[in-house]
Amino acid sequence: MRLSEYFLPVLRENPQEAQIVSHRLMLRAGMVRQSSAGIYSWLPLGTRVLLRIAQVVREEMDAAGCQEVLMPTIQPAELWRQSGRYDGYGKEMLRFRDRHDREMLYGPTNEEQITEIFRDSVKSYRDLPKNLYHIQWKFRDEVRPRFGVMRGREFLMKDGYSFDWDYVGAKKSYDNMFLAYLKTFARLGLVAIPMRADTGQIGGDLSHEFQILAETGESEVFYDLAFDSLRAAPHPDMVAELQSIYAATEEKHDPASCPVAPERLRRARGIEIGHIFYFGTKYSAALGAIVTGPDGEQRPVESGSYGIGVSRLVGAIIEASHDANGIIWPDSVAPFKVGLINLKAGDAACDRACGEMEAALTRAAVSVLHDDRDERAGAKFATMDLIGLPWQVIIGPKAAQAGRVELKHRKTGERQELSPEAALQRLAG
RNA sequence: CGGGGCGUAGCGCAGCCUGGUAGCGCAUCUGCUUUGGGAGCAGAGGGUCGCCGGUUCGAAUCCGGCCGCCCCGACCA
Repeated sequence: MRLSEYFLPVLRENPQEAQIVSHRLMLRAGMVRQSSAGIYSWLPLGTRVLLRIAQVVREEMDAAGCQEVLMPTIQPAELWRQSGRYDGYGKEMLRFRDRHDREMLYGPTNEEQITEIFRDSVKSYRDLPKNLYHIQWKFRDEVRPRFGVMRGREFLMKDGYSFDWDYVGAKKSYDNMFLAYLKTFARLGLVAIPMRADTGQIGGDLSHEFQILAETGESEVFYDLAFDSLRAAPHPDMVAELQSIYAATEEKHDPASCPVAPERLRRARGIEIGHIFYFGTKYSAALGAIVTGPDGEQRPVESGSYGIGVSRLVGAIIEASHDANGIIWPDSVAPFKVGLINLKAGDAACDRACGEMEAALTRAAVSVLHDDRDERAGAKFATMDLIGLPWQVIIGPKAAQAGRVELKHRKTGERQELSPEAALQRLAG
């Protein structure tokens, strides 16, 4: 992709509406534009990141045995009356009527919807377990949206739902998701701490929030310092171990009964990027999702729900990975892997070397954004650092003449000069 | 929802106190020069001063109402 043709409206200065670093950088890097409070349009660069994050989530869900579906954003109020949540949810739920005067709502979550689908088609324990998820836009009419896409009203969320015959199966599903979440966040380059959490509107009695630590985090969190050395690759054995180490959000943390010695207790701020719940038969009983067991007994299925804030992750990753010059994308979600900088557009040798490099990278299936604009070097460096692509290939007139290119790593700032072939080999790996 | 702040060109801001018909930087367009970390000079275009009403000969400026956005808190995932 050539930057001269790409829609990338970067801002040199911080818009005053944006206060925290991820919000500023997303606006400056031309990733999003605000439509109204807590509602955003995603521009090409932002969309690429959003979709890449969604793809990582999707791959890990599929690997964990879940199946993707796609449920509507708009739901009938009637469904929520059946679960008893229609009145309980309050003003956070966006409600309206269609032309037939039927009460509708823009879904803030989908427990009712998935349970209805499930109950209409599954009648036997033999069809269990099942775990269905979708990645869909949600709307919660927050009193006070803030922090850019991290606390928007409209947001993209992966929400999954498990169905089991009994508690033993449900807990197994829960732990399976627990592990899948550890893997997902690790792939996104994040260290997420699972914490005991409140079950809120969803209800239920077993719940973990996955939090990443950041000064701009919304909630205060407390945890055993054992989590500070948490770096090992996720493994099934870690589930029980991590669930046994103390970590809790402020609602769940009680200094009086906290089992962790004061000198081991860490206190920080966290951004919630995932939340899993076991809630048993809360919705299956209310909505009549009943299956018949091996002994002929009929019981409501045991369920849990599992959310990951996909659009929130875009901001959260930036909070966790940036410097004074801009964003530093982890490879797994970077909108392009390589930023190719032509330092002197119009110079025959430069143009040719850059054209060949772009073509070679594309052939090798390495995504590349080629800055072919007639701009000064400084502006190009600044833009490339701002948008945070992991690698920069820099080609100036002298290097082009000599058949050399410069390779710069955005994260470390390390540069080296090498042949185009050698650079290609490094980037294609 | 309580408290606070802000709305003036695409972005960042000044002007408002003390009314006289709008200005600066960046960005944009043209030309020349420049060319490895957001260039220089010269010129040009671009604004219902958030909206409605009031006061006044005259309102960006004073008064009233409304709307929007941001921050702190409460709330929430």
